[in-house]
Amino acid sequence: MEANLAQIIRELYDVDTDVKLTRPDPEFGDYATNVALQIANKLGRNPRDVAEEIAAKLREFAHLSEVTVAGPGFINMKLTASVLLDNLEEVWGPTYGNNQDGHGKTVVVEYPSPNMAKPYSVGHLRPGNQGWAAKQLMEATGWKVITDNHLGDYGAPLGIWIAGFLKYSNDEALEKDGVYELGRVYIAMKKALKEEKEQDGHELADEVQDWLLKFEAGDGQAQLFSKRFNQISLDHIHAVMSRLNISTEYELGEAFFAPRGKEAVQRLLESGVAIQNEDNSIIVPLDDMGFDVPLLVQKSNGAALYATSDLATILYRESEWHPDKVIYAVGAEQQFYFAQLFAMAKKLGIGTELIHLWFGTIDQVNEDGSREKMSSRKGVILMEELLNQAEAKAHQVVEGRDVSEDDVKKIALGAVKFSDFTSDRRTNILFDWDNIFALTGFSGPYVQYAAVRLNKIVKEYGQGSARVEGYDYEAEKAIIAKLLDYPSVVTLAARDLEPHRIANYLYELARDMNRYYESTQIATGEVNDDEKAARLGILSKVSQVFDHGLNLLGIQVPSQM
RNA sequence: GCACCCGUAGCUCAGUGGAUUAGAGCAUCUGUCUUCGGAACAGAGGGUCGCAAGUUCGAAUCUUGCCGGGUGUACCA
Repeated sequence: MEANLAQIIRELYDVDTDVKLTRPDPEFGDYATNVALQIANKLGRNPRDVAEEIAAKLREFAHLSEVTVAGPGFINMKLTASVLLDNLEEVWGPTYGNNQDGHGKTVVVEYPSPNMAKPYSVGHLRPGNQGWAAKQLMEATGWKVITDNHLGDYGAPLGIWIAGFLKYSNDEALEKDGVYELGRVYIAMKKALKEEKEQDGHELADEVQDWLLKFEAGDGQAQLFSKRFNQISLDHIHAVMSRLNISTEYELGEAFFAPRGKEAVQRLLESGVAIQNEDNSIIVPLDDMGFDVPLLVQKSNGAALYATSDLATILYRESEWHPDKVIYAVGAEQQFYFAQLFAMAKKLGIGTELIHLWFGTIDQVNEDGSREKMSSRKGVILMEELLNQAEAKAHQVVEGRDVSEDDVKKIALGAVKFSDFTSDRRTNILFDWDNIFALTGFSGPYVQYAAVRLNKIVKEYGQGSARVEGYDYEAEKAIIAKLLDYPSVVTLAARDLEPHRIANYLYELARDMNRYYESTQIATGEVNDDEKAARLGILSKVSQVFDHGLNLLGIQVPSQM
């Protein structure tokens, strides 16, 4: 249609325009365009007249049932529902929604990369949700995707754990509370270290440092502690990721890349990108890239930093995987750091597109009503606690119905995940129990419920027919039009890594479905065979899109709810 | 100080490659009265889109300035 319009304009006025169709309010039409307004100025003509001329030409197209000009010069077009369905049938298939934009290209997606020192908290909800959605969107658009969980399993936390454990804890407590005990020890020790520093002491800090040195020297006891603590933490992370229904192909953490950091720094020095200060620290000056602060890649005591292993990570991925793109699902707080990191990579001649898939903070409301980022200081909510509560809520709602434990988990997870996708990833979200567990309105369970209802009907009465001759599909028009929109929604969501577009779309589709369902009998009552076959056919398509879209968000459709 | 993000209904948020009457959910009020599943549907009230100027035939959307908030700003992870 867009091409046709462009052609008409070329013939009428001899100008090339990029025509865009929009979806106006249904009372105006099914599609609309404001090209007349855009070109009228150029032509020095009245936009309304131009619109009328274009509309006259458009009326020659048989499949447009109505073409009108409105307002200052909008062209509104109406199509019959069966023409819309023909259009849909042309592009329909078992993988409807997917495309091959990324064919032949490889992308590395890094998520959720939790810090291993503390238990998995809601602070890691977004890296998992957004990272997973990014992975799904890239796959849906034809990319080869490699996923990597960049674990924070190296460095100071180990020293803090060991020293803290000996000071504040014991085997019994660790046995009993596992990662939660480790988290307590870590936080207590961090606090003690901070207090010590404020009083210019260094006894505890030395202890931590000693343990790190012992570990690096291969000391048996330190190795044993490391192995034990890491295992507890890793088991916990895997358990939570499994509950969240997310996973990664690789798990190459800090510990894996740390030894390669030295080489990376060497390369920086040799290429002249980095310089060594008199105090032995090594920095990458970035003033030529617009940064007033250089990136520190080696401390004055010779120790490595994040930037060091992150650079080693980039180099490793380049040589092993040759990606065209790397996506880091990490919070907005690290925007400045990633900008520096990417600038350094660029100076080193790395041409791969590096993307920081950032997202806003998770906030809490203070007593005075102001909002602030959730922090361990003010008390974070643990992920397992969140999931437990979500499941309890779901249980409560399905009480008395025959719903499996598996389905309850899907509903709980649907609510939690979908709430993250209701707003743009860049928006700081307010952590609110009512919101995150929402089961009605613009929520995951609302969409899941619509899908479940429809699936049951299809299961009971059949899949219907793709196209029933003689049926006008007018009752299904809004749904057909909505289905036609889906591929472009996926394309945009993937292009900008904006999964909330998918959530918005699914909600609207579910709402259209519920309205339709309310007003139209599908398979019972006074419905003839043609109507039944036609309607069930549409339902099957909607069902497929619900599955596809929710799957992009990492949400499953329960069999019962 | 500087950088990035944000400011839209009582609350939480969409809408920002300019465009026909700014939309949802929650909350409030009213109706459907439960038929293929009501976690639903229909409706009402509620907004000078932070403020001011500019660009434009047209600005929540683009530009500039200001006000307010959040996050970050090399030896932390």
